[in-house]
Amino acid sequence: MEHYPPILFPPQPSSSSSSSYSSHLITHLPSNMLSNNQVFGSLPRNNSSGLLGLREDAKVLSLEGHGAPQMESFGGAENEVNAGRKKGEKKVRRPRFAFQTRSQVDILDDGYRWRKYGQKAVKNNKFPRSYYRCTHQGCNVKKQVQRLSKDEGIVITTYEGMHSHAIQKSNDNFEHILNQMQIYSSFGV
DNA sequence: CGGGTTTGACCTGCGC
DNA sequence: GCGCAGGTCAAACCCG
Repeated sequence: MEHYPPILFPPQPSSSSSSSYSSHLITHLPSNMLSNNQVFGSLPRNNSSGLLGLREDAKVLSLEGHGAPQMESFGGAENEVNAGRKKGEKKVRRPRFAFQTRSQVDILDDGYRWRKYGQKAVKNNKFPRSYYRCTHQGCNVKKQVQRLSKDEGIVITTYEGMHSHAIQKSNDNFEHILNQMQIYSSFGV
């Protein structure tokens, strides 16, 4: 892996995501992401634009090699969370983060335990998107996993929310991933 | 038997 | 208002 040319997420021809791409790169990945994961709450907020038709800011960095993720920051990506929503209650929005990985497997072993709660076909993509929730009690972190139809080797993993607990199993793999991201992030800024 | 997955139905937001 | 697409629910199912 000599260099990792940053690439933009390919704009989808879908009509719903024709907005401009304004985005931020994460300039550093706190190592405490492995332990207390406060990083998910510390992103800058910005306007949002489309990523694969989602309401998210996205700039994608590309890393070659299996398991090597691209960090993708959703600058102000605030998605809607309607947990226990009541009529008239304000929607809570939380930042989302996506990793683009070139991998044969969809699921990155990030050390947390996830339970799949849904799968949906996505427009303009022949691969379905899978929805996962952290199984830890009281932790409602979610993630979405989707493979690019344009490049079957690329998997987008979108994290949503902050883990409120420690990692539940060995995170060697994810630590490796994070290390790569830290290296890589120095390119972005 | 407990925990995770599958999958169709349902809900909601958004664009036309 | 309607239809579409994304997101979630939950019952049935599967597996260790």
